[in-house]
Amino acid sequence: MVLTGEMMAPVVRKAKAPVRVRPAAKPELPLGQILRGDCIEEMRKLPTGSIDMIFADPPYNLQLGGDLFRPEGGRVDAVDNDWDKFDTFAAYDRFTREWMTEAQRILKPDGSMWVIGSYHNIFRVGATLQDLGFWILNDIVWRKANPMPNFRGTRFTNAHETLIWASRDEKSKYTFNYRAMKTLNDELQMRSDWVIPICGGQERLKRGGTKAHPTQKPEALLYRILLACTNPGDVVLDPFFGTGTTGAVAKRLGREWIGCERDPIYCEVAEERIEAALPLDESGLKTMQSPKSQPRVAFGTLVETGYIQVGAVIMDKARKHRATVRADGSLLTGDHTGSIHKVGASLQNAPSCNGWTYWHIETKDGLKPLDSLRQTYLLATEP
Amino acid sequence: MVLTGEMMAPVVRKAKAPVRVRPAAKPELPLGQILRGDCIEEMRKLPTGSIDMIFADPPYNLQLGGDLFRPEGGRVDAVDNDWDKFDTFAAYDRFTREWMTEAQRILKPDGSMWVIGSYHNIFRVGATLQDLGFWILNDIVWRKANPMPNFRGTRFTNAHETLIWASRDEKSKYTFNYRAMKTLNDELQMRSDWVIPICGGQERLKRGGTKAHPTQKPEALLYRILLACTNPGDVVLDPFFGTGTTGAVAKRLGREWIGCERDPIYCEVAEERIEAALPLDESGLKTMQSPKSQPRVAFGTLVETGYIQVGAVIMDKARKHRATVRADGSLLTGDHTGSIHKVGASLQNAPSCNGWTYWHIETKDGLKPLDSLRQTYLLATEP
DNA sequence: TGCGTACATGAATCAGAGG
DNA sequence: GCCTCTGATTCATGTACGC
Repeated sequence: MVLTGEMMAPVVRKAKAPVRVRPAAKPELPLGQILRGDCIEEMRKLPTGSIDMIFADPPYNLQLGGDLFRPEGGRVDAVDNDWDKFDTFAAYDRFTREWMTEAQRILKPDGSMWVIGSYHNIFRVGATLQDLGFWILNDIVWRKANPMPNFRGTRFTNAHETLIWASRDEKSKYTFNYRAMKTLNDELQMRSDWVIPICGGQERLKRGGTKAHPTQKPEALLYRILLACTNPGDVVLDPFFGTGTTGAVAKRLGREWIGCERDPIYCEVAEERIEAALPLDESGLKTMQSPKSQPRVAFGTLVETGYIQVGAVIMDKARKHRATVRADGSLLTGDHTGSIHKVGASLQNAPSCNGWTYWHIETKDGLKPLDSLRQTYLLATEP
Repeated sequence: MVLTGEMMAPVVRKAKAPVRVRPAAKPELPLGQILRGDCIEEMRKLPTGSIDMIFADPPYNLQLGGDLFRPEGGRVDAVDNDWDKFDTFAAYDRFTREWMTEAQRILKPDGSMWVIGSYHNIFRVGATLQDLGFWILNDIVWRKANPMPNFRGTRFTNAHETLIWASRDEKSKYTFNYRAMKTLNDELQMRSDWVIPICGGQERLKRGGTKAHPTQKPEALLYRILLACTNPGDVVLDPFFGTGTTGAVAKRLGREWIGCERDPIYCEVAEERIEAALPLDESGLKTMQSPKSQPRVAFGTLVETGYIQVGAVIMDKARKHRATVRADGSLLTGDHTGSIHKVGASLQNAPSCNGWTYWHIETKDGLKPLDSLRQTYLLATEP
């Protein structure tokens, strides 16, 4: 907004810095590294409460690598399907519980975790999350813009995968960049169903002419997740790093990353890829902020600094109610006195009221909400 | 890493032929009746292997906190019914296991079951299904065309619910009317994500001026399910009948139905409703067939997918105003930040602006409006 | 009757700082 | 931990009502 002469205030006071300080170096964390080994063992080496966000794309090798999840020495008769199934699910649950327990330990109290899966494993993943005390915040549907058709025509085309977003526990004050998501979605709230193309074309990593990894995730998916749930400088860990999509996007978005990966080929591919990824410069990384994260400005400050005059008359949008501004930033009407919020609520007979948007002031360009005065003040006082 | 359905199903099973002889009368079954009582007890009275399909809409176990108010002051009428309250996840699991065990018993060997839920319960539901030996065929996402927003801006808008379709066991030759689904979807394979509006308007049943049931499902949802997975004359059971959407649609589609419901008011409403239900006429059919979603593309999507770079400079046609693209799809100029539409409007001092046509990007063929980029994106990602 | 505006509402795990 | 206060926050429909 543009300042008019009479709105320009004589005294400019500096507001509290809105940007959170970039965390100091974390020498105890292997930032920007791929930990080559089993993720459970590798996570055990990381300090408790040190990770801001985890993105996990766990394997589900029930048929191909069944031995991975079976108890020691268990050779299962293929005929005994019931036992096989039960045993396999139980083993998968144990595996899930193990890596998630470590993940929960290394997460900061306000950290959150994303897990992606399909109907083969996502229900077990979700139930285990809940059993461990993670608090589910959303399930997100990645709706594939161009899925593989069902060639045999025996089922519905499997056109989506499911992601679960959960905070470390019910009390966590998780990060959610609401305003950035709303902006990203053309000024509509971002929904729980995301339409994103599958990974292909130039983005799809090849090795010897064939795809380097069977389930490489699109960078657009990680982009949205990291933008939504982390801040620049945050530490993101991916226990099933694969070809390093998480690392590449984290680097691009100015987030720190750590990966775990057992397969040396994947590690090699990932390292080359992340090496080539270019970080965005800082101005591009700035995103739209919610007022929540902006420095608070008291109405009284605007009075003190002359942005609004003592004795000024303010009114609601319909000009039905009027109030006079007093020296301490309280309002006076016929029947009520109090803060801009209190008086607004009383007049409307409402449980609460945001006085910043309820009250307006007359200008030569018409009525303007107090909030626009506040924005003017913020713009003038920010570094 | 996730396996595809084919990889998970080593045994190739043929789906049941879509045409089937209408079964003889089933005098032992209480067809067209609502069994008034607890569904577990009522199902125990039904013969083993007698039901073709089950649709279940069990309690979600929402675990809501205090009141939630809308921004304009109204209070959200939440689901606070006793039937949705469970003490612990374990209690919910026991309940789930109990009703599903009976459901599995009364299903025919080639029968299948649908269960609907949200992230609060669906993971437990899915895991229990698998534990009991049900074989998951698809998870289906009901993408709500008009969900309730997230009023507090704390999470992603919860815009979908999940349905699981599972056969009684791995060997079941389940019914899937592939052709009917493809026809319903304009000659494209029916996908696993369905766009259907929530139940409202005339369809929403009222009792004494207010909604008769807090969670009435849209008939369009049941229509698609019954059309896909049953044949005329099949017996459909709904253990959580509520206001009888399943019965009403079954009647319209010439399927037999049985319901279980404890609440006498719901029973009464359902009976009246089904009594009034008529065989589907062509016009009614038409309105329910809109499976395709609008291809709406947000500017942020182009940023995420790399169609436009973060840091790119865009300008109006006259090259008078320039702006830089940031990571969340917002624009940055000297004086303004915001969406392409908002910044465009501010610069022109206009109440609104179509950013897609206002902003241009420099290419080797000269300036091109953002809208042409959007068209390129749509061409590349549309089926 | 028709149009434009105002209002109601839907399965919701919906705040955070300061005293 | 509890209580108080500030103040942030909504999309798509359908219906009702006024002109």
